Amino acid sequence: MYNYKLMNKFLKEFKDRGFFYQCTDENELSNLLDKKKINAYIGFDCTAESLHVGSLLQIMCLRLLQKHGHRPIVLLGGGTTRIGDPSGKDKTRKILSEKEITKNTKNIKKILKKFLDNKNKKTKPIFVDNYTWLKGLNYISFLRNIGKHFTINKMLTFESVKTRLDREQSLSYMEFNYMILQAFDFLELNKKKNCVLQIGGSDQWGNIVNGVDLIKRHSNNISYGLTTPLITLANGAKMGKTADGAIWLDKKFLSAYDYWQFWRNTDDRDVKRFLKFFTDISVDEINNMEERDINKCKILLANKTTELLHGKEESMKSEKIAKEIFSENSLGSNLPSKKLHKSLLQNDMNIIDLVIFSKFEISRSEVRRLIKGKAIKINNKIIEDEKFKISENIFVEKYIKLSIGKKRHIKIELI
RNA sequence: GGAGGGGUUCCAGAGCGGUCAAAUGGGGCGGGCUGUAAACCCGUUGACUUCGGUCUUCGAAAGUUCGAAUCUUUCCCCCUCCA
Repeated sequence: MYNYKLMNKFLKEFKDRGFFYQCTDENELSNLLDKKKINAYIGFDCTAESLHVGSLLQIMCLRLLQKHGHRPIVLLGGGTTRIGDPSGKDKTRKILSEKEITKNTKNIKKILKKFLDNKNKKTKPIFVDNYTWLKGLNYISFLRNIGKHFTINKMLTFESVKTRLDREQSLSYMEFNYMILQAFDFLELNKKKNCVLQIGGSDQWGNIVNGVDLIKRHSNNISYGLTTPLITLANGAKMGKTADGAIWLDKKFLSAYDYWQFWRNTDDRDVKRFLKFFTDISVDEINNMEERDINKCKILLANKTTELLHGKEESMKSEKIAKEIFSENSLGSNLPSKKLHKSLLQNDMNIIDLVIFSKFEISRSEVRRLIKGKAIKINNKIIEDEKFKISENIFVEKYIKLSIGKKRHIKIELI
């Protein structure tokens, strides 16, 4: 590698922030980026209705491109999702219906838009859905023009294919074609949108290299691939997967407050790394942060990440709620609330019923256990009797705060 | 094609006629300590319960038995080795 200091600014920040894993030709890419502003793409799978934090690093890459004056192309995999990427999977995924995919594609686009700058004309993102060009492919001409550039010999050596075959797990011909289609996507974007760089997670390396090769063979153009590392937590777990479910980037699935809390609870050892990954704070500033301010750093991380996704207002509100709950121990006026109709009290509602009422995905046995473990509180008072009756006089100004453990609280409003 | 091993509660994995709602570990949840962290300690982890119990679970179905996760039969699915 030539002098690190002379490296292209985008690439340098990409590295400094820890985004870098592999590149097809680092030096040449650096030179190219110095000479001109480019179009680069990242593809997103549309297998779920929302993205989760697992995709966040990719999203931050798009933002970084914009910051350095390059134009991101967001490829929504409406077409390829119909096939299913075998990378990193040991089983064929269930095939989604057309309707689901269309819905997913729309929603994911909406989420991505929140993160990207739409105002600057020069870096305004281009959204494309590969279904638009994949759906009309003519099989014979595709085989003649594209298929001839791929050898089965080589395809069989790809990690995604190899693992399947090694384990004698079936890999359908449909899935086998996934990599060709992704390569074709890159070729298509190279031709139509002048896209010369594809970024993706490290598990996409094989697919990306295929695209670079195809472009070279088919059009004799040079293009580049760049991958990001797989992020693991300090405790070894994969990022964004909790037993409770994924950390979704959609209010519908995860509230702004819960999203904020997710970041607030980051492991000490991950804080600086995550600040670099998931905020726009400069690397120097992050490196200079004091260890003893770790909690301030976590709040900063939570604020900045929540702001990027849900906006400043939601982020501030989340911080306020957290303060009420954890510092002031107040009745939490900003907590999410649920309305309880007076008539329900008439039927001898007890504490178990109330917990079920406010959080329906819990069983009565579970509530009983929680009561035994001193985990249920009303207005900060532990309820130890599972037959505790809910009567109107425990409501303060028509409100009570119901707490399950130290972290889950809800406001119940009597109407 | 031949030989063998296995499918158990969220996961891994024990149990191999009654004492099994099922060891142990991981994870989760709750409590303690603390900093809403980590580590550590304790409790808990099928559902319902008038706290006496009751009901449903060990790949699927049928059967043997007073009684089955455990035995038999059929079926489905995985894995390993040899060709």
